[in-house]
Amino acid sequence: MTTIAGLARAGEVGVETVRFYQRRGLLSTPERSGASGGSGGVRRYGPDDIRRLRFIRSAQTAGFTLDQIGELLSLDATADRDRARTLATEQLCVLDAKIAELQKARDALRRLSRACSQQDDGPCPIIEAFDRHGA
Amino acid sequence: MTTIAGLARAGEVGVETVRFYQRRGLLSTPERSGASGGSGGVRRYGPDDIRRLRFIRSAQTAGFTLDQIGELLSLDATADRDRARTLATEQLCVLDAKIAELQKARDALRRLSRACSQQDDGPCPIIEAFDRHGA
DNA sequence: ATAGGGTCCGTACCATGGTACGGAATCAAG
DNA sequence: CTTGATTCCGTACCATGGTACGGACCCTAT
Repeated sequence: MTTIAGLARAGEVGVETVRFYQRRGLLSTPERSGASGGSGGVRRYGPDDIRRLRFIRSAQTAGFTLDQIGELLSLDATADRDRARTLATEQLCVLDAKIAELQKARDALRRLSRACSQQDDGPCPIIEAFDRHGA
Repeated sequence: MTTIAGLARAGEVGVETVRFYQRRGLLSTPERSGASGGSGGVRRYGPDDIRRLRFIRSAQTAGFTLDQIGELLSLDATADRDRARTLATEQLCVLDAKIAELQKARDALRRLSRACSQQDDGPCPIIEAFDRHGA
């Protein structure tokens, strides 16, 4: 059981980010641990919260948006397999498309960069190329 | 010589986007074509502007930010080859890093997706995986 | 000359994912 | 029991790349 700072450290994010995720509904805001729990005391977080936060970060590195992660979090691991599969497949397509696009850009840029290194006369091929082509 | 709408069409962007680029200093705002040019008349754009706009779009697909594009636009094709090369090389690294990251995410996601398709019993591997690993 | 569409301009708003601030309350150590 | 660090909370702000709106003005065709 830690406080918000411990949770943040465990998830390698800032305290403000945890609070941001709470506002987005991705993390729960547990009851305050005061006498009556009313409005005194400090919120305490356990292993479940840490796992949840790590889930968020993991899914983020897979390119899911916070909205999508919200849906993933709402899924039940045994009951909603189809939905999870669908989300994963969709995201796979998105990632493939992004990768292809970046690779196209990278290859074009590398060609230009090579051309620029190999001939030092005339105008710069990089600048010229962006001037004319669509790439 | 066209108006802003023609320029926008030629660059396949919206009129508002052209105006946005003007505010950012990426496109020039030519003199109004009125009698005295003071404040009557409409701005006219020529082939140079169209090329410049297309340059912006091209560089964008190569992943340059608008700020970087601003610098690229300020370069002289014959005088600033070194700087252009540097920017291109840096961007190449950025693209490579992004591609590698996305590919890692994609591979992880595809493994999970496969695992999910191949066994229908137990909890969903996708949800489970995000719960535990950092990927 | 008048209606309509396009232009000009400032300003406000959008999504995305955070980051920062200020004041009050609370908690832990000395 | 006081001091200093945290927490809590609302709210404001940041960067990025646009998108939208409203009123005034201009331009062209009828």
